[in-house]
Amino acid sequence: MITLMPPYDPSAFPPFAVTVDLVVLTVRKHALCALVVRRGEAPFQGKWALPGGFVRENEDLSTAAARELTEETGLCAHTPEAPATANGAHLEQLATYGDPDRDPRMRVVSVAHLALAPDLPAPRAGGDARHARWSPVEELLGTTAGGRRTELPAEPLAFDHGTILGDGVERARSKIEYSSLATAFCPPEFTVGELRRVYEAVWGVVLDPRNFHRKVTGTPGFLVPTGGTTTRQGGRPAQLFRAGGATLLNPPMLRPEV
Amino acid sequence: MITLMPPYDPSAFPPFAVTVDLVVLTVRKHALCALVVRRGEAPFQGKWALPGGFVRENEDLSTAAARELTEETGLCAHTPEAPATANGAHLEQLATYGDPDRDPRMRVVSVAHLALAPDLPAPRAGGDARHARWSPVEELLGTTAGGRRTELPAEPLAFDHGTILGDGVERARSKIEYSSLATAFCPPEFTVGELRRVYEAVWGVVLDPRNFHRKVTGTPGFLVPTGGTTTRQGGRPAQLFRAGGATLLNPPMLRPEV
DNA sequence: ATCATAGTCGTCTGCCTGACGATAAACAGC
DNA sequence: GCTGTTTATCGTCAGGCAGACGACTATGAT
Repeated sequence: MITLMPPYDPSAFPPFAVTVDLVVLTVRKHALCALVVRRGEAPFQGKWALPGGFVRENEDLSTAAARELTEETGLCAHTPEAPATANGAHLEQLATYGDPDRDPRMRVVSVAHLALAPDLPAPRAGGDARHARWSPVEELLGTTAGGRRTELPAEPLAFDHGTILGDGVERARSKIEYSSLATAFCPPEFTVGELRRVYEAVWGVVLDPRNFHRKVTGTPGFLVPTGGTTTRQGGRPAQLFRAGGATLLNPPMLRPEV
Repeated sequence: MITLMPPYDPSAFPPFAVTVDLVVLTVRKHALCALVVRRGEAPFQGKWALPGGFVRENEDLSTAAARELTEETGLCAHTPEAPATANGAHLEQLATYGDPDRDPRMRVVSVAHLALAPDLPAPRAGGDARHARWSPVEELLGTTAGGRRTELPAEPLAFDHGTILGDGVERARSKIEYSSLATAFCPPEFTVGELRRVYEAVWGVVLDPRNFHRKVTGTPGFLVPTGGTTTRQGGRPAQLFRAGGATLLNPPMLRPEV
């Protein structure tokens, strides 16, 4: 049976613009960094902001986020549906921000997404390095590496993007505890030491290499050895691993207190 | 300095309707139940759906969710900002669903919220019990109590609300592991046994009363004794507790395997 | 050759958990 | 009043895991 179905009365609800904003995180030089772009127009002209853009007609939210990610970084998104590709990043929905006053121009609801990527050569936003860069999240948020607030950030992000970035960083910090997501910050093949440095950078702590090694190699499905070794970190050659199939770590990695 | 700021060009982006949908969960008769309402109009006329509605002009997303919650249940929302009130429920944002085809009438983006409430007298949606009711989530989702899929649900929910409900239930199941959120299912004063039955209902498992008692009373800040006792469950009188200030449980409650 | 750097394997101790025995305090029925 | 049933609460014990840390290995730099 086909039911006659009138479209919504446009006067029955206020119109919204819907955007996706991206919190793209990576680990560079032992620090957790986020991708920010320089705004070219008002409001907040000249300020740094999170990359993002409008959701298109006939485009899903995750599709829009993946498109923006590719446009800004050249990365392909790893979604739970799509298998891992070469130059890929983890992408998941973070939260939605819809304060009526968050954009002074009109009512904009932004569906923020979180992307975790391995260290990349250099950001490209139209190829202009002045318009996009990786910044340590401590600088952007005005926090210590552990996440505790110190002072206000020197250069606050545009709009409510500081809040969004903070939520994304907090999600990443907690999620690597109980999932294998930290491998998303690593290249396809990596060593236990490189993975440990990811945890140390994201959490802002120092971990015992011996206990860490025991933990990650002893968790079934977390890491699979590739057979190769590398000395790119100096010192004794280390075994190379790939991320195993396991996504949930049970029992979880424990973040040291204080 | 005041910068001239043109409004967005309305032709630059497609118009969206933004709604909030609610996954309201409670524990009744040893089963995890969700609030569903009967749809009065096409599409999906006569089907059960999650409560929800349009976000109003000048209304924040969390405000809209709290308003819908009060309209449907009479509950007040406990947000991290607002302190606990008498007839309150926990409310948090769940996720946002924006598939272009999720509503056949037009492009609708729905910001789903999750509410956890103690057992209530009876739902009221305009006072008509035929239009709102509590249904066990196993029936709505076609799963066993543990969460494993069995068969398709007898009466699938409208739109993508089955997906949203499943995500909300999964969020609740995992969140009571590492937070004190299970107390949101309990009245202001409750016993250890009542709290244990919440965990058993949400997880669909049977827990050892002695180990559970040791765990929850031994976690600092989880429970504070009120001094009173009750025998409303029968048997030996049990101590009454209130939820303590702690929100994160460290170490977490462990959900039994299999 | 020596040192510095990183990786890997073991040991020990303390804490937490799961399994489960035992006791306590109410109520129902005889 | 006595007995059985129900629920709450306290204890005990063994196994597993994490933190602290010693010891050894394999590379490159000086």
